[in-house]
This record gives sequence, structure tokens and C-alpha cells, in this order.
Amino acid sequence: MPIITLPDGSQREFKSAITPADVAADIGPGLAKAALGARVNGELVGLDHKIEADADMSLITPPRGDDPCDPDALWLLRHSAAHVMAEAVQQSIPGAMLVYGPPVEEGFYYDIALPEGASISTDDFPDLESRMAKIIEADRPFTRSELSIDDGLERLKREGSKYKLDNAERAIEAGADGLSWYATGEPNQDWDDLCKGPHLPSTGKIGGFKIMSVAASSWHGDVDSDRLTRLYGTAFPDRKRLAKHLEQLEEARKRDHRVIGRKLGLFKIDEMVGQGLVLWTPAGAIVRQELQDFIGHELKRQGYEQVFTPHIAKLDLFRTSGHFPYYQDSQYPPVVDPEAMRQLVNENCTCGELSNRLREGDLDGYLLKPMNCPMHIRIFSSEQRSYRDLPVRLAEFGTVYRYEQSGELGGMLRVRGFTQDDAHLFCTEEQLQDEIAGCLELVQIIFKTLGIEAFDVRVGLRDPDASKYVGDPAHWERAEEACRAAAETLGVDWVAEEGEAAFYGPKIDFVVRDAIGRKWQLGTVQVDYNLPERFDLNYVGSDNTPHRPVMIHRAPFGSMERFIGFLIEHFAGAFPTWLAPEQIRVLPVSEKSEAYARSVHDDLLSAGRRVSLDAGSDRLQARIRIAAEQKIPYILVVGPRDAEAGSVSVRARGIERDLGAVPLQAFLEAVRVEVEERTSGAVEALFTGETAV
RNA sequence: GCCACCGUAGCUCAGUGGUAGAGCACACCCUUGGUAAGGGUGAGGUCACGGGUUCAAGUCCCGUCGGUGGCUCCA
Repeated sequence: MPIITLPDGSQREFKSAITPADVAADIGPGLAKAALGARVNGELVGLDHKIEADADMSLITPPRGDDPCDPDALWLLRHSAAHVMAEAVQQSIPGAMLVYGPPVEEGFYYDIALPEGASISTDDFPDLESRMAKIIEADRPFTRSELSIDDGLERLKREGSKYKLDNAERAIEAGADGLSWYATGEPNQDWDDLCKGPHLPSTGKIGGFKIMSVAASSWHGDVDSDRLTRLYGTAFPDRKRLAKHLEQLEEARKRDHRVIGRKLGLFKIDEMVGQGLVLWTPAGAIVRQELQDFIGHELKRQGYEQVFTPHIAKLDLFRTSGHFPYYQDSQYPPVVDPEAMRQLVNENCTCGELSNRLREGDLDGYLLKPMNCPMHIRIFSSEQRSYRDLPVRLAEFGTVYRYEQSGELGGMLRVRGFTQDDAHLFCTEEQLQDEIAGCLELVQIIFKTLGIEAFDVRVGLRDPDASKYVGDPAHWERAEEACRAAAETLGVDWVAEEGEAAFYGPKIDFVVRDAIGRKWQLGTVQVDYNLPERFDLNYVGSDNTPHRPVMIHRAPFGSMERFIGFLIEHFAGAFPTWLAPEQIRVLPVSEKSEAYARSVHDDLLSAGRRVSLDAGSDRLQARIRIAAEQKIPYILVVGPRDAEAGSVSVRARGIERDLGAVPLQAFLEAVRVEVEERTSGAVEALFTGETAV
């Protein structure tokens, strides 16, 4: 006689086996009608799930009013919507074979193997959507039917879909004791799909849905396997929430760094220059320079030494480091010495031979550097090092070149030439933990100063049963422990990811999301046992014998390109005063005040501010609008009254009104504080009276 | 690299087989205006590039280049 315990602690007893639907009905008809599914002893189940023993149960219902939607409710909606979409596709394209259709973060997708010659394009979406709408309108029940493994496999073989058969075999391997199908309607009569479930009670619960995009995918994520078509969609309990979601996507696109970057003239990627190669225009260059100065200051404090190294080096260097030819596919092809090139031409050397000779080392060439570390290592080993010298910390804003696949490139977030705020630390085993901590401190300072709060910390560790790693397991143990301990000091949640370590050592990565939700790695701290070995690095210990140093690679920004791309989206182009390409714009009310405006402008300029004067023929309103759209932090409007009083009338970005007039010197001082302390609010404080200047 | 879609003025976009358009931006003129677009005139295009089909191609077909979203990859 099952006793069901509800989330509020109340209990209900039933005479025989029941389902969540029965429990809901027992509580009330409204709930029974609204329920989408349930959690029984923590497991997400459908309303038709049989409960035979005592259980904790909570019912999953659509959100009320403006409440956020329960993740379980979204999961059910989207899983079921994926089925409805699949049915629509199979109606529209006979012979389309379904592969795999899970809910994902923002919706769901279904991977489909289309028959030869068929394709789905965005033009097909309206038709597919109207087919889906009909299925949803019919409010057909999702009904589960089960077969034994043998009968189920037989059915799948009869139906002839190798994909579904593969899914079933995988499920059996994972321990399934039967196979289940979900029909939208009557089993063996209406459309159905092999599926573990659970699903909504009926299609009518899908209140709002939309097919979002179509893309290619490959079976089992293997590019050499079958090419599949992946249809993405999303679903919500109601149309209002769908509309809101679409609106948010629209808003997010306005934050896109490619859109803002163009509007504010921050950078340009020119096809004549090359894919993934960034031109930093004057405004963007200011942001970059300010960030470099900022981190440069912290580096000095932490005892780093600045170095500079070339963009290109002999192939042999990268053979020694292992970067060439191991990562050859993601490098620009090597450059061959002109003399050697002439010789090769005389020999009628083919491209294939040339490539072979470069790979084998019969011919030396030069490589655009994919990494800075080999050069920093050569600086380290350029003199005899004592344990007293360690740690040695060599820093460089080093530009590296990687031939990323063309389909991967995007704005500034994935490029082919980028500048890392790179450094390599050479230290003893004993120093490792402190050095890692120092690196994390840098990342924290950066994130805190810039107000970056939404980020993930990932600690990449060894895969316990893999042997692909270099270095002494005891050292690994210690390094991993050092990484965990250092991550712990951050005071934020972090996740340990086994198998995500580099082959040469464990690492700590900082991951953020862009405007459309994609994840990108920014800062990274990596321990390396491999390169010290390859380059035979050593230092003389207190015991007067040579020892191998440990290396740390670290880049708190990651790369200037990706970091600033992200930062543009983080601030939606509205950089804080210290970073803003233009900090202040002075607008004379009319020509009569132009001379005073100019003197204000000149004073600000002498004080080191980035300022401009707009004395154009547009009306004041128009000039304010133009300056506001440029996201300039402060607009100073000056007219005859200001000229008389030696004041400026201040408008701060984001506040759509005149804050009032203050003496120029007071404004200057407040801006100085914002810039030098890399904070904001000092100017506004002039008007709230919190800080009298 | 793979799949789908896209490429028209500096930017955002309209134009689907028959004489290349709009708004913003730009230049000049008028306007001198106290807080988010005053008015006028003008300049600006090998419709990404190369081939093909057609009496006729921005429009249809093929290829190349570039972009976008995914997939895969990411030292």
C-alpha cells in the first residue's frame, strides 16, 4: 500500500499501485489537469509511471504568472517537442531516419539522416512548424509501450533503421532491461519513436515552440561517420515565454561584439588581410593598451620580468618543443629560406617532397610561432640558473599564429593571430603551489576590477586509467593537489574535470559565455612537466646538483582578442571610464560658447583625459544623441552660464538627463579618481552629495 | 575541414528575369539651437569574384572567396 510523501511533508496513502496522475487527481482536478510529469524518489518520470512502493513524490507543473519555469518542466516539454518535430519531418520527408533527439540547454534538437538528395533549409521551417502545430492542436497523448529486448530488437531490425538499432544496443549495453516506444496517440497506430522517456502527458501541453536552425552533425560525433542533419528547436509552456525568450535572443544579438565593434570602430577583420586576423583600430587599440598597462602594473608587483621575442623562429625550435609536426594541421605552413627555396626549385622538388623534408628535418624552415613558450624557455636556459634565482617569471604580450579551421573562426573570439598576455614561470616543486596561487590572484584582480562575476572555473585533471601523460605520477599527484588547493582559495565554485588535463600537466581554466550563450575559455594556468624535459632545463640546487624545474604557462586574459571580444559584450560597449576609448565629449550650446568649450576641452586634454569637442552644426540634441550612441561616459554641455561660472553641465552615460553644473576642477578631479582607481561613481557622487569635492 | 544559410552604397536593409533604391553615415549650404535626430543640396554601386543559361541576370545554374549558425577541432 504505497504511502506517497509530498514536498510539503504531507503523506497520502493509496490502496494499490498508483501513478503520479492518480496522486495529482487525488489532490485536486486543477492539479491533475496542469501536471506535466513528476519526480519520484528523485527520478524524473511521466504521469503514467507506476508506483508500487512508498515514495517521495513531487509533481511538475507549468510555471504560474511570471514565475521561472521549472527545469524539469522545460526538459519534458522540449523532449516531447523533439518528438513532435521528428514526426513533422517524417511526414514531410518520407524515408528520413531519426537518430537522436535530446533536450539541450536552450531547447532541443533532433539528428536526422535524410534520404539521398533531400535537405532541410530554413525555407522549410514554416511548413514543418505548421505540421507540428497540428499535432499539438490535436492534443494527442504520449503513450508508452514496452517490448522485451529480443522482441524490441526484432522490431527495430524489421524497421531497418541502423541508427535506432544502434541506440537500442547502446541502451542494452548500459543495462536496460527492455525497450520502450512513445507514440503520439495510439501505440501501433500513430507515429512513435524508440525512446526511454519520460514525456508530457499529451502534445497539447507544448504551449510555444519554434524551429530555430538547421546544421550538420555527424553520427556519434565522428566526422568520418554518417553525415546527419541536425534541426534545432525550442519549446516553452506558453507562447508568452517563447516570445520573451526570442526577445532576449534579439537583445543578446545587440550585445554581439561584432555588431558593437563595428558601431564603435573598435576593430576590423578585413578579408584582404586574411581570415581571423584582427586589425585593431584606434579606439580598440586604446582599450587593449589600457588593459595591458593595467596587467603590466600587477606583473611588476608580482616580480615578473618583461621579455620580447620574435614572431617567427626556426622549425627546429618547434621540433624540440614538439609543436611541429605534431600540431601541423593547425599551423600556417613553414616559411623556407630563400636560398634553400632556389635550390629546391632547381631540383624540381614537389610540394609533397618539400613537406616531407620539412617534417623529417632534412630541410630547415621557419615557423610563425604557435606558442611563446619555446622562446621563453631559451631565455631561461641562456644562463646558468641557481635555486636561488627561482622562481623565474618571464612575461610577454606574445602574438601567436594558429591555422584554425575556417568554420571555427568567429569575430574576435576565435581567430588565427592573437596576442596572449603570456608568461612562463620556472620554479621548484616546492614553489609550485604558491606560484599557481599567484597566477590565480591575477585572474581574480582582473575579474574583480572589470566586474566579471559569471564565469566557470574548471580544473583539468588526469584521466585515471590513461597513460598518455608525461612526467612522474608523484609529481602529477602533487601538481593536481596544488591546482585543487589553489582553486579552493578562489572562494567560488569550481569543477574538477577528469581527463581534461593537457598531456603535459594539469590546468585551471576560466570560462565565460558570449552574448549568444557559447562558452569560451579566457584565462588559463597550466602546469608543464613536458617542456622542461624536452629542453633539458635545469637549475643547480642547494645540494650542488642539477635539478629539473617545473614550468607554469599562464595567461590571465587568455588572449587580448578573445578577452576584449568578450569584454565588449560584457559591457555592451559601455566601457568604464578608465577603459573608454573616448572618456569625455564637450558640447558647446552654440557657437557663442565655442571658445569656452575649447578651453574646457584643452584643460581636460592637459589633464590626460581622452576628450573631444563637437562644435558641429548639428543641434545640441542631435550632438547629445550622437555622443550617447558612442557610449561616451561623460558629456559636458557648456553654454554662456557655464562660461560665466567656470562650470560644466554633466551628463553621465546611462542617465538620460542633465545632472547639473559643477566647477570644472571638481569634475576633473572626480574623473581622475575614476581613471586612476579604475572605478566608477566618483563623478556621480558630485551630484548625490555623498562626496563633496 | 564538413552541412545549411547569407553576400546589393561606409553601416542597416528593400529590390526574385526587363532603366540599381531607402534610411543612417559622409560633403556643402541654410539654421546658433541649454540636454537623445532642424532643413536643403550633393557625392557615393563592376549588385563579393569568375564562368554559364537567356533577346535580357542583382535576380536562374556552377565554381571561388568571404560571413553567420552548427558539427568536428582547439598546444
